[in-house]
Order: sequence, then C-alpha cells, then structure tokens
Amino acid sequence: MVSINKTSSKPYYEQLMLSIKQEILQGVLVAGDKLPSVRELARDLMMNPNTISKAYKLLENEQVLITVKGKGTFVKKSDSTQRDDFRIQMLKGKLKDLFIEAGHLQVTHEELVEWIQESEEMWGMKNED
Amino acid sequence: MVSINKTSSKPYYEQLMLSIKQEILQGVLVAGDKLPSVRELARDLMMNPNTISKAYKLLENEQVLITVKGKGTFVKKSDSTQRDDFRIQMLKGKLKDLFIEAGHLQVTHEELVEWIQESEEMWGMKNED
Amino acid sequence: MVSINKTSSKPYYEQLMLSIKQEILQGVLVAGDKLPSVRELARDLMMNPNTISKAYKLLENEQVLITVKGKGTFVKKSDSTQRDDFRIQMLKGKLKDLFIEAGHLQVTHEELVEWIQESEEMWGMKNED
Amino acid sequence: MVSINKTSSKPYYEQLMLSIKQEILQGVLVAGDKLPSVRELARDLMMNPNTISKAYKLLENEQVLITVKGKGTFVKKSDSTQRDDFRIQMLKGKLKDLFIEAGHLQVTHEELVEWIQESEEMWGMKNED
DNA sequence: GTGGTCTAGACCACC
DNA sequence: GTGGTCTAGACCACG
Repeated sequence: MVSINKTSSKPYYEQLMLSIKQEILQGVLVAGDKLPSVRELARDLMMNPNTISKAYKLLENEQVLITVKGKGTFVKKSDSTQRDDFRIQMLKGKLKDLFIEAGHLQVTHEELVEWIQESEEMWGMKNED
Repeated sequence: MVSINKTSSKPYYEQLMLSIKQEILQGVLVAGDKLPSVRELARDLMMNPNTISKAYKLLENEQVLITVKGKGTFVKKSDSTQRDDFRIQMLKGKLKDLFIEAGHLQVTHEELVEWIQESEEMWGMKNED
Repeated sequence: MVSINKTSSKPYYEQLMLSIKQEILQGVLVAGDKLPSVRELARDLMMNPNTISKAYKLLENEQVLITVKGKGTFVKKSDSTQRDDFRIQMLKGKLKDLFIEAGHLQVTHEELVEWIQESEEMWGMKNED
Repeated sequence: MVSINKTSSKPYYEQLMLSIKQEILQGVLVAGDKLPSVRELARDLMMNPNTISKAYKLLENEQVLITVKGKGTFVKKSDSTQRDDFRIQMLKGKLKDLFIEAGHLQVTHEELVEWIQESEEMWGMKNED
C-alpha cells in the first residue's frame, strides 16, 4: 500500500506519515487496524527500522496512531473534540506561501479551488462513517 | 519593505524569496524595478550577503529576477506565454499534502477555499500582467 | 546545569527534557535563550548527539523550544493561549496512579499537598514575569 | 472487578497491579481476602498467565499480597509500623516531575490540589487500617 | 514476536 | 559552526 519515493527530497519518514494519514482519510485504514510491524515494513520498503519507528512515533504524538509495546501499532480512534489551533495556524501559513507560488506560476485562484475539489472527489473520502 | 523573521524555522533565503515574490504579486515591485544590491540589503537586514545572493540567484533561476553585470538586479517581465508544468505539478503535490494535513486537523474543504479567498481579498492582488 | 543520572531507568532523553523544563519554570532559562548545541551538550554529558537531538526535537513538538537550522536551539516564548486538554488528561491519570501508590505507602493526602507546596516554594518559581 | 484496558499503552501487569491496589484502598478487597488464581484470572481477563503471575509477584515484593503454596494468593495485612522511605522518595520524585509537567501545561498548583481532593472524595477511601 | 533506547558514524542543508 | 536525516547494530521491556 504505502510506498516511498527514494529520490524525493522529502524525508522518508515524512512521506510515510503522509501516506498513512492519506490511507486513514480514504478509509483504507480505520480505527483499530494494526499497522505492519516496524521490522516488517522496514523490510518491505527496504529501509531502516529506525526510520519507520520515527514515523510511527511522530504519528503517535499527533494522536493518529497508538502503539503498545510488545503488541504493535494501531490506528487510533480520532477524538474530534479539540482542534489544534497552533498546527492549524501553521497550515494556514503554508497555504499562504503556496498561494504566492501559485501566483508566480500563473495558476489562478480558481484553479487552486478546483484542485481541492478534485482531491475531494478523486479519493472518495470516507471521513464521515 | 521586505523583512525577515529571524526566529522562524524557515530558512532566511526562502523567506526572502517569498517576500520578494509577494511584493511583486501585490504590485509593490513591478517589472523593471531595481532591487537593492546584495550588500545593501545584507546591511539593512543584518544578514550574511551570501544568503541574499542565494535568494537572488534562485529567483533568477525561476525567471522572476534578472541580473545585469555591473548594473544590478531587476524584476523581470513575466512571460506569460508558457507555464512551467513541472513546477505546477510540484505545487499540486504540495497542495495535496496540505489537504491531507487539513483533513487530520478537522479543517474542512470549505475552510480551505475560504482561506484562499481571504488571501485574495486581503492583498488586493495586481497580477493582471 | 542540566545533569543526567545514567543509572536511572528513566530514559536519558526524558531526563533531559524534564531538566530543561524545570530550568524554564525556575527562570534559569528564559524565552530567547540559546541552549547548548547538540554536539556541545553531548560532549559535556558524555552522550551521543542523537540522544540530545531527540530531546530537543520532542520539546520543539511540545512548543517549549524552537530550533533554527544552522543557528541553534532556543527557548520559545510560551503562547499561553491554549491548554492541551489531551495531555492534561494524561497528567490527571498519572496523578491518580500516584495517588494510589501514595495510599499504599501510607502517605496521606495532606502530605501530598504539602509536597506540592514545598516544590512551589523551594524553587521560587518565576512563572509570572 | 479488576479490568484491563487492552488499548492502553500502559503494560498489562502494571494496570493489574494498580487495579488491585485501588480495590484494596477502596475496601473492596480487605486483608485476608483470597485473590483469584493465576489461571482463573488469566482466563477471565483473556490474558497470558505469565502476565498475571508477574503482577502478583511484584505485589508480593511490595508487601501487598502474600502467596501460600498450595492455598493461593491473599491480601496481606499492612504493617503500618514502618514506612518504606526508599519508595516514598521515588514517589516524591515522580510528584516533582508531574509538577514540572503541570507547570508547562498551565495547570496551577491549586488545580493539582483540587484533583487530589477529588480522588479522595470520589472513591470514599477506606484506608483507616 | 512486538516496540523503545542508545550508540556510532555518514552525509546533507543552512549560515 | 549549527541541526536534520538515515543507516547499522546492540541491548532491553513487554507478552
């Protein structure tokens, strides 16, 4: 399922985090599902277990996964109680930068909005079950 | 005009690039305008000239600025004839990643679109070139 | 200042995190202060730089520190806007467990409250400047 | 009575120890009461007998339980004559760490004290032995 | 078997 | 000089 682009400049562990997050949004992974063990995934992706572990640990900090020593790592039930204002602010900042880049690439705002709608449809988001 | 946040974790040269690009989009800087010399800007912003130079060079590569030996660095007239498909693909990828993050931060697509509209209005963009 | 007990079962990086947090609460470290470089501290504490780095990184995730590549790691200005309910809940759980242990060690609730007051005075917390 | 949260990241054997200790403090279990056999409890909780055994053994070490060969495991009468200073020091250390965390989560000392009082009332502690 | 911690050492990006 | 990423391999704790 998940795959890593070893020629990208984006760190492996970030790619992995995004890949897992995407599968959760798509409903491929749901709350309670067990992720591959760090060793197993490391073998499959031909990476060092430490790198996998780093990704899992960071997703645990973000409350996306939960890991139990000796048992494995699992998708956590999202407690949609609280929004993380700090990270949302970061996100907004990134969108602004992206917006500036778009302007210089002659990408119109309408196109940006279109892209967002595309993503929404293309993935068949299963966010509400 | 341009300013650098020395406590941000974003590299100085990237901040500078974005800052210049933003001013161009806002119409503060227009095609043909002369930018401050590397030394001058380095002094004003209390930064290493190498860092300024790096930002200018990268913006030359992106066809945003143009340097004339012995004269200075200038805002280039954007040739709207061709769009850089490669970089647009990059941008689209970044937007997709941002979209995934948004999903996990419980930011709805509507909010994202709103943010884009906000930026548009707030700046009074003048990119009708 | 900071010191590590190499015979404790508590991980080095956690000890370091607590040590730094304590110094911030005590006012020994204040917003904007530069922490020792990972290499420097690693040398002083006779530890591997990776371990120091891990502690710094985690404190960055907790928004206690901020690090700028090429410059160093600094104490962050605490934005007291938002309380992290999730982590507060964790803390409350730990206090409950501690409370049970106390009961079995014949430590009364009054003693517990006393200990808290002690800490408060002993350190001369500088939380409000 | 005792129950285990299989999705918690706290080790099973620690959860079990705390659960038993809590029931003793609440008076649900009193000195002389017989605990379920290792095998029986393992079956009821769907856990590995080794894990139960480990918890019982550690509670024996802490002088909370006592095992009589061929008869079973029983709640021990607490000898309130001497307090275990070493473990009390440990406890005090943990409270100090917890206190530091509280400070960084903007939890006031008053709140901490409140939480202690809450626990006290909620359980109707019966530790007048 | 699972994940967690720590070390050692290489290479890269930023200033 | 600074921190960041990744690999390799050792040892420990949990079930």
